[in-house]
Amino acid sequence: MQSPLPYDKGDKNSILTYAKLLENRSLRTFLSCSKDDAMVVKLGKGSLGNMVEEFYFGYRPNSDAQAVFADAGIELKTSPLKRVGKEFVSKERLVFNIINYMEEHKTMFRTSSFWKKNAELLLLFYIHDKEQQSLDYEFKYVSLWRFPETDLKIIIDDWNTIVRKIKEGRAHEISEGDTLYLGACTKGATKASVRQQPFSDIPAMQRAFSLKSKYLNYIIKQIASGMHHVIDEGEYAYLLSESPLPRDLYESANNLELGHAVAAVESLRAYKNGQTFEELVCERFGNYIGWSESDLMKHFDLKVNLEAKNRYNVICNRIMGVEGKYIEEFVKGDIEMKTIILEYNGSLRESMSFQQIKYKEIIYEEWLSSYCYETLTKRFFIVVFQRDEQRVPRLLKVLFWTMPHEDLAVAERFWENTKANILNGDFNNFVKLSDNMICHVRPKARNAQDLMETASGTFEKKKAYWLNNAYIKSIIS
DNA sequence: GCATGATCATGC
DNA sequence: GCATGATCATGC
Repeated sequence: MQSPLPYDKGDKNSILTYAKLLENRSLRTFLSCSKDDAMVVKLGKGSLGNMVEEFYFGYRPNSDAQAVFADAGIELKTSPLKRVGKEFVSKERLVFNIINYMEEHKTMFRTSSFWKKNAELLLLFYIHDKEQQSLDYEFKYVSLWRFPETDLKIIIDDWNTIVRKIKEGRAHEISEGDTLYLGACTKGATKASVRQQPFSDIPAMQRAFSLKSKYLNYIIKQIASGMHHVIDEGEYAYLLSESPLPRDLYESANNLELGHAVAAVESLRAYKNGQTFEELVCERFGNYIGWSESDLMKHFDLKVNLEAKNRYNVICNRIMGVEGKYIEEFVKGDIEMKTIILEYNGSLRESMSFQQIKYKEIIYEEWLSSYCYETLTKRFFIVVFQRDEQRVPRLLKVLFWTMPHEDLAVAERFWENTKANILNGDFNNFVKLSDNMICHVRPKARNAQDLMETASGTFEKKKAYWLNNAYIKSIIS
């Protein structure tokens, strides 16, 4: 015999009102048990999401294809925050349902497993603290969330990108870097978690739909500011319907209300029918092929020090029509923008550097959650300049790029080797450029006296991951 | 103060 | 000429 729920599970407002009571509290506040209760101690180690469903909302956690509050069309999601300075940012990506490669390709976006379940979310952001049991985590933000139309446009493109790979029999080659906001993240304890795919015999790594951490930061900011745009119920309804779109998404930008970045609205207005965000970006840059840095600066009336290392970022932002510091979609999609300069003869002098290797951290990392993997599986936006006869760099081309599956396997071997060396205390025999392993390890510091502590307490020169110039050359040609 | 994106310098 | 080591300007 179940006691009646303290809310109406078919009524969105009732659910939200009840959920809001969690704000600034922990789940334990609502449980009548002591901290040392054996059962609670055990539970405290479990998934907070499951406990919220079971103990707070009175649901048995399940793995149905339906949303948690199916009658109200709301999916419940809990997600951790971490403190960075004064503000809170997302600790990790938000993971949705596992992608059933055998089924997902049979539908269109609006009837997909992802959209049916996750069109409207009830988000519970809590403050993660590894010192505490999860029952004691404080909920910081509780809010309903619908995707703004500008973002939805990109999410639909993302979903199509993922499904296209399934249809091409390349589910095993899917990478988080393929997409901007909606990712297909690995799901499973190890690389051995694989599934069948419909158009190839190659087992594909199990993956789930997910929102990238950087996109969550945007959601968090919107919610925290109290400004977040909730799309009108009627507007959203057509997206939920199973019939074909009654009107073109791309024309709806004029209906947007406050709470949206102006830049995003402007970009959406600029979409031509059927164009993806990336095609739009490439088209915008296409207008400036052959221009030199100074041409571009003059044209946009930019006063940037030619020595400034961020000058390319400033220029690229202006080409995208963004006055501010960043391109919103690049931030939300966690796109890694890199500039390279080819010599007059087309050769590429420099390799591309990444973060310094954190000697104390890498030894505890696993490949799939390592910095190296996270970075190399990003979507890259590469801006290519080439020097002319006078050695003046001129914009040659731009491209979006994701590291191919087979190259990622090489990078993994490189990383394992690097990790093993550091574990062994050997800091002098890393993979070199001449080893031709796509990546190499090389110094990156203020000077040779700039050292970093290792796990064993010694100090070593700071070194970083680098992508080989020859490899980059092959990417862009 | 220091990581980052990027480029310079040297020695084989 | 290229691989490797070293370092710079900037922003957070």
